Formats: sequence, C-alpha cells, structure tokens
Amino acid sequence: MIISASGWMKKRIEAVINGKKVTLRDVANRLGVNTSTVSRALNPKLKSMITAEKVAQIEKIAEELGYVQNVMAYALKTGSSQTIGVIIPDLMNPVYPPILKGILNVLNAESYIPIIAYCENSIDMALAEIKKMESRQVDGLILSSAFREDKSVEYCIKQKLPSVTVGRALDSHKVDQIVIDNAAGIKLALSHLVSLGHRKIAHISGPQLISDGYQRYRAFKQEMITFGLSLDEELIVFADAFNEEGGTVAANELLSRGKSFTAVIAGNDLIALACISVLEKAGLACPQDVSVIGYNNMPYLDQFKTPLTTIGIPRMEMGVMAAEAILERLKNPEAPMKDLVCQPVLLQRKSTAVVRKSD
Amino acid sequence: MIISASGWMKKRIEAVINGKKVTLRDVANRLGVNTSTVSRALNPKLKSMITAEKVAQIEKIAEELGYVQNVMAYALKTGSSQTIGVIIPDLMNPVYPPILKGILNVLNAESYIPIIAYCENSIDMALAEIKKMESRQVDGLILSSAFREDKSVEYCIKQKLPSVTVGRALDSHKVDQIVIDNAAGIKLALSHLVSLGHRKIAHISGPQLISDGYQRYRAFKQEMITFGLSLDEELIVFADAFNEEGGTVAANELLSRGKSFTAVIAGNDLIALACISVLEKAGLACPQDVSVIGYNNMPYLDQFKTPLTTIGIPRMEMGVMAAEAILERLKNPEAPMKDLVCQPVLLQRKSTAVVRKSD
DNA sequence: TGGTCTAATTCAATCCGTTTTATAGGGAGG
DNA sequence: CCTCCCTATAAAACGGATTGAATTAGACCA
Repeated sequence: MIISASGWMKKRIEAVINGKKVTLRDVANRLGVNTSTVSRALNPKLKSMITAEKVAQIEKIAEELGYVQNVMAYALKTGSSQTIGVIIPDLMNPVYPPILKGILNVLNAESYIPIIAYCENSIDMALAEIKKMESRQVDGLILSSAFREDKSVEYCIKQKLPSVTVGRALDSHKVDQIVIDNAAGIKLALSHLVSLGHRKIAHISGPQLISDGYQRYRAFKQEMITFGLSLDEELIVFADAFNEEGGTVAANELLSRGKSFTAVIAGNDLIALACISVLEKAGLACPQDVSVIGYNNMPYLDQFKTPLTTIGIPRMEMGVMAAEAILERLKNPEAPMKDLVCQPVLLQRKSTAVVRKSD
Repeated sequence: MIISASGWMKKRIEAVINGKKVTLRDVANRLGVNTSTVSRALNPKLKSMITAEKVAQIEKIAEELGYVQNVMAYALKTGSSQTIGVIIPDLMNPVYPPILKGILNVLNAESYIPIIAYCENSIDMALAEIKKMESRQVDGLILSSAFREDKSVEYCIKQKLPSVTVGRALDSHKVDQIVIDNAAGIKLALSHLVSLGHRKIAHISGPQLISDGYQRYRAFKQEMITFGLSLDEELIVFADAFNEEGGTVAANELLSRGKSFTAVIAGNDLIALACISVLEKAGLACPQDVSVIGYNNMPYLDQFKTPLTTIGIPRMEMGVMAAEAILERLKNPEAPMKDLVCQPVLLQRKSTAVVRKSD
C-alpha cells in the first residue's frame, strides 16, 4: 500500500512497528510544516491562528496516523496534568461508589481524569498515596479520607496542593469541605423516634476522630436534652470503625451493660445492620423490641430483611460538589475556604416502630 | 532562619512562594553536585554508584526541601508512566468494588497507579476513555467493559496498548482474559435445582452481546439437555442489561408468557433480585412458589429479605489476577495470549427450596 | 618519588513531546 | 516603497534520565 517509503517515513514505519507512539513531529513532518503549527491547529483555542485549509489537512493526517496528544509532555510543559487525585477510606463501603460517580461525571465533562486510591482509614497510608499523587503532578486532591486532625492534609497545605474534603471535615477548616449537616440528621432521627413514643434511646457512635462520628455524637447529646429526654451516658457506646465489625463489637458492649433501651441511633448503616444482627442473636427483634435507625442510606437497604429506617444523604451530589469545588479552587486559589453543607433527609422504613406499651 | 539567600536560592525561594515544585536540580544545586548524581542517589537500583555518605546527604536535603519526583518528566523520558488504566462498565454494580480492590492492591505493591473510568456499558464511551488513557501514556489497560465483539479493544490492539479483560471475554481471544467458568456455574445452579426436584426451570439471561450473558445462556441450554430436562424456549427471556431495570422488564415478559415454572436461574444477582420483586407483585412467593438463583454473590446478599442462593465468584482474586496479568504482559509482550479461568461455587441460601408436591 | 593504569565518581550534554515566545516571511494596502 | 497584519517558523524551555567523556583517587610498579 505504501508506494515510496523513504527518509523519515521509513524511520517512522520502523518506529511504529516497534510500538512507538505517533508524535506531533510525525504529523508535522508528513505535511512539511512545523510542530508548532500542528500544535496550534489541534488546540481549539489557538486554531484560529492557522488557515482553515491547513487546519483541515492537519486534522486529517493526525486522524490518519492515529495521533493522540502525549499528556505527559503537555503536563511537563504546562505544569497541569489535568488530573485530580481522589482518596477514599474504604472501597468496600457502599457509600463511596455514588460519590465517586458524581466526581467522575463532572471531571469527565471538564476533561480532567481522576486517580483513585484508598487508604483503609489510615492517615499514614493516605499520606503515602498523596505523595504518589503529588509526584504525578495532580492538579488537586479530593479527600474523603480526612480525620478531624490529619497530618496528611496538613501535608497538602504545606505543599500547596489544592484540596477539598468530602463527607469528612477537619476541625481546623483549613480546606474547602463538602459536609453533611449531622446535627440536622440526628435531630431528624430523634424526632422520628420520639414521635413513636421512644424515650430510652441508645447511640452507637462511630469513631470520634472522624468528624461524622464526633458530630453525630455531640448532636445526639445535645438533641436528647433539647427534646427533654434524660441523657444516660451508659446508653452511648463507640464503634472503632464505621463498618460491621466495629458495629458488632459496640452493640455487644451496649447489651452487656444491661441497661434497657427501646431504640438505637447508629453511627451509620453498616453499624445499624450489625446492631440488628446482634440484637436478634440476643433474642430482641427489630422493630418489635427495639427500633434502629441508620445513617447514609446505602444502596439496596430497602430490600434488606429489615428494611432500615435511615438518614439519607445526597451522595452523588456530594461527589459533584466536591469535584466542582476543587475545579473552582484551581481557578481561584486565593478565595476564602468554605464549607458546603448538605441537608439530610429521613427515610422511614421498617426498622422503627411505635414503642410497646409495656416500655 | 535563612542566613544568606543569594543566587539560585533567592530564585528558588521566590519560585516556592509562587507554588513551584522542588526539582532534582534544586537539591543538586543546594549540595553543589550534578543532577545526575542526585538522580542516581535517589534511584534504588543506581544508588550503589554513589558513595553512601553522599547518598545520605542527598536524601536528607531532598527530604528537607520536600522534593518529590516528577513522574511526568520521568514518563516523558523513559516512556513509562507507571500507570494502568482500568475501565468498568458500571460503578453502581456492587460486583466491581472488590475487583477494583484486588487490582489496587497489586498495582500498589508494584508502585503502579490506576486510572479508573466507567463507560456505562457503552463501547463508544469505553473507546473515548481508552483514548484519554492512551494520551496519558498508560502502560496497560484492564478492561472489564469488553463486549464479545468490541471495537474499543480492537483499537487497543491496533495501537499496541497492552490489555487484559476481567470478567468479560472476547470471542476472538485476542487479549489475555480473566474469566469465570460460566458453564460450571450454570451446572452448579441447575444441579442444585434438580436435586430439589425442580424440572420446569426458566432462565432470565443477561445481554447476549456480553460474554457472561451469552455463555450462561448457552450453558443453560446445554445443561438442561444434559440433565435430561425438556428445554422450553418460551421459558428463556433476555434482559437488556445486567441490572434491576433490565431484570424487571425481562421478568415481566417471562410472566406474561403464561407458561408455568417452578424455578428461575437469573443472569446475575441484580436480575435475580428484580425477578423476586416482580414475582411477589404477581403473588408468587420465593422460595415457596418459585425458587430463584442469582450469579456473582454481591455483598450483603445474606442480609436481604430473601437471602439469595447464588453462584459465587472470587471477585477480589479476579482483580488480583487481572493486575498480575497486565504486569506480566508488560514484561513479556510477546508471550502467547491466555485465558485464566476462575471456578465458581454454589452458595445456598433461602431463595431456593424443594419444589412443591403439586407441581 | 614519580609515573601509569584502572576503577570509581562526577560532569555536561542530549533527549523525551509539547507549548510558547520571539521572529521571519509574504501579501495587501497606502 | 514602506507599513502593517496575518501566518508560519525557529528555538527555547519544562524536569528528569541517560550516557559518553572527564575527573579524581587509588593502587601498583619501577
């Protein structure tokens, strides 16, 4: 098919056979123009500097040769890798996929790409991942891994890596944050329970070093008083992680204290699910004997054996907001830091019921 | 703290204030050595060429200045970005997080990083994502998005982008593939159902353009005959996607045909779940009236209202295998293509029961 | 002691694929 | 003929890896 393959063309064919990529230079040579001309012709913003005819030629040849821009070279030259790092504490927690989806959707639209890592809820691991991402010149970071005090995000600040958190907040408010109004959520839960006649309400809290755990705990104590209920510290236990193992241990701890209660507000859905299992093993049915409320509204909850009443949060929207926030911060590095707060919603299902007369 | 900030140092301070990154050159200048010395000192493989004392100095200063390697520059020079692209059809399908976790774990250990994208089960979207990844110089691709015939993976082959598929297979076997032994899975399911006395068994198949859908369908027809059961084509319907919507439509179609059946094998768990809902709405209880088997063993299935009997697949292991396969292929580009097949397992729960006498 | 040879380090220059600044060419208009 | 404008070019980065050449140091021998 190739009639005369001489000079650079020969060399190029050889290169392509060896798996080399087609470069800007290749398409420039093919047309006998300068690389800068090609660069401009292929850049929508600079295209106007080149005659339409030449642009058309260049686009045709580029297509024909299968040219794709080398983003590494672009990044090296311009300092922008068009990449956003995303760090997630736990891949297995079903809360994160929707957040991820929200993030991906907006990044995609802006021709950014995410690099995703998970850190198993360890600050050290998060820091290691952040350094890897830094070395890849990420333009910014979305952290849903942050603790209330967190040296990994301190590192981002020190290195001037633009960052936002999502679903987690720093006590210091040193970065943009997409957060949930946890106090409102707890108030919703408590108000629902109170309306069902519950008064002896327990709380299985999440880790206190994580903003959601801490804020929900604080809100619980606060709102119990606001609702005029007596606050019994013995009805509050702490799970050491927002997962089923943590929930199981904590629920057993609660039961072992021997204090009676008719309802429990769990730190999140996974803890709530574990709690229901523990209660059942102890011969307590949910919701007949005790009502349980979760938090987050993870997927498929409505199809569970005991469809869980929970506090729903706009997960995908949070992802969208996080991505928009980081892009916004890139455009406007000096803007004041802000918290964007999302309102939760009560989703009433089958795990809560009117308190029994006898209680 | 800085005593005399003159020459390069002044310039550097200025640069850092402007948010510039610390470069190899910066640490070289600080010590008055050549960049190549620093490069070698920081490269584990070449470190031996430099005196231990100097290495120590360099490491100290690099740490002090907060130097991190610019992977973009490295990639540009060496042609390797230490990045693997991963394309997933659907972020919301709970099958993928464990696969992703397996992939991440091995890539991490080899200091590779994944770029993750999803394609909503569209080949065109997958192709667009692949081109984006190509432009980012990914060293290889893991595709769990592939169809039986798929121009996006044809493109990878044409562009000499090393690729492997996971959970999906091409009819052509043109790339390495991590697949499930679907015939074995269907055999397991059917054998279980037969042992419970079922003879009139329906199949809600997944999309036929996807290997899992097609192979399970083929296996179903084959095994029905092997088990000596009469194969009624009217008891086979096709869902147009491996999700709940697809399952709902297909299950309604099956019901509308008016043929009686006592069990159904679904193309995957999501379809099975949708099927159970549809059956219930039609007044048919699972498993009392009809037994249902899923495929994939997605998380939390044991806690569902009707704990689903399903065919389990080693999701995380598949991720591990996929990552190892692509890394292996990078080392050894000329090796023959191979299929790695994973064996499924029957997980018996509550959605299957002995067929009623009357049937 | 001086000279030679070798091994161990370090240096300087080049390259990777792009973008971009400054510059040159060429045609139109005055 | 001289400007001015419109295109296109040439050349210099970007940050780090590579490598042949140069320097140094050390060892050995006469």
